[in-house]
Amino acid sequence: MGQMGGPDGDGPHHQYHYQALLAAVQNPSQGLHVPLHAGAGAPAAGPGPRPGADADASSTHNANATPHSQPPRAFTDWSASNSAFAAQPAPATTNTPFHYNLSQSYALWTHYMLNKNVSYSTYSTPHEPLRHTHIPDKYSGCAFSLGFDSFTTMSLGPNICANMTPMERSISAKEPENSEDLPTVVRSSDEMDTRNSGDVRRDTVDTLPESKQSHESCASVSNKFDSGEYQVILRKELTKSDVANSGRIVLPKKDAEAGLPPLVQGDPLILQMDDMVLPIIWKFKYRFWPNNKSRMYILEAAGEFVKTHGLQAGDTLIIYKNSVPGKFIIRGEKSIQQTNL
DNA sequence: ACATTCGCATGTATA
DNA sequence: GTATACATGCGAATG
Repeated sequence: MGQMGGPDGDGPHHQYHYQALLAAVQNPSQGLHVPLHAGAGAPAAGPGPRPGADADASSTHNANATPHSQPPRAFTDWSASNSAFAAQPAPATTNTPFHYNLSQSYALWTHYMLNKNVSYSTYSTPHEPLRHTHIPDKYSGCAFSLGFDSFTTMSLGPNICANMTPMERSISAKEPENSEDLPTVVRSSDEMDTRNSGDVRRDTVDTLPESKQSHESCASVSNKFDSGEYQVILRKELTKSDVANSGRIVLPKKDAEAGLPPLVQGDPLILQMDDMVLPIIWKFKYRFWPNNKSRMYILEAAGEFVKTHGLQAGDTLIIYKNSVPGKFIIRGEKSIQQTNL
């Protein structure tokens, strides 16, 4: 149930989006010039995703992403924030602690991300277990599958958090020190009947007065932001097979075991990860295969992520974890060669 | 019948 | 030489 010019099916759209974002990253001073507080339902003022326009036209898109039905938002800021990341050399491996000093634009992005996270930090009781051995793409990360559409619409409204003060505190991204935080993970065997729960949650949220929603969201944002630390838990230079059409990305065993939730063979986890750049919540299936005496850790249903970001062999996949709410954030980093094109 | 997905096997690089 | 991690290919299963 894609609702934006999403990562599936309308290649030109998301290619364009990506290129626009990329351009903003390379020229943050020009940016995309999308007003941060554009009015609800206003047409997109730039080449960003067109949630409103695509909400109807591409309802069948976006097999494993969760784009948001929402007014245009400040991709300029996100792109610039991405630039802030890119401007600093990342460590070659996750074994090297590092910290990012982020610009205000990143703070704006984080406001968004954390605000968004408020909505789905709690789950309703599953109505019925979803078979995990094979999750059809139509359920993988669909916006409606977890009812995110309603939440994100709520939390991303242009008036939401209008009273937020600019974030000046720098946010650090560092190596994990422990893995005790429970990220947004749905053990697939416990996953709810997403079609039903979506309706339930939409009702729950939509009945809240907007002002109250805004207030609560802002409060949560403030609290989360005060302790916002982003840990790089995994970096992977993508290979040809990773970016092939298999939709699978082999994860480094050490990082996967250290930073991602523990797995039991035959019991994959559904990992939900916010896209660092795009307004998408990706939903991956995380599992491992026995391999000789070892294991191979796999991130499945990653094809759309790869496509959306135009990732190629040599690019880097980075997974962050917000240590406080335990949320995952995923980013595809283009290699320098490509970003300088 | 075909395309896609899944699970595993095998080859290669590295420690 | 051995063990491990990972890249990739392939056949079976599935839709």
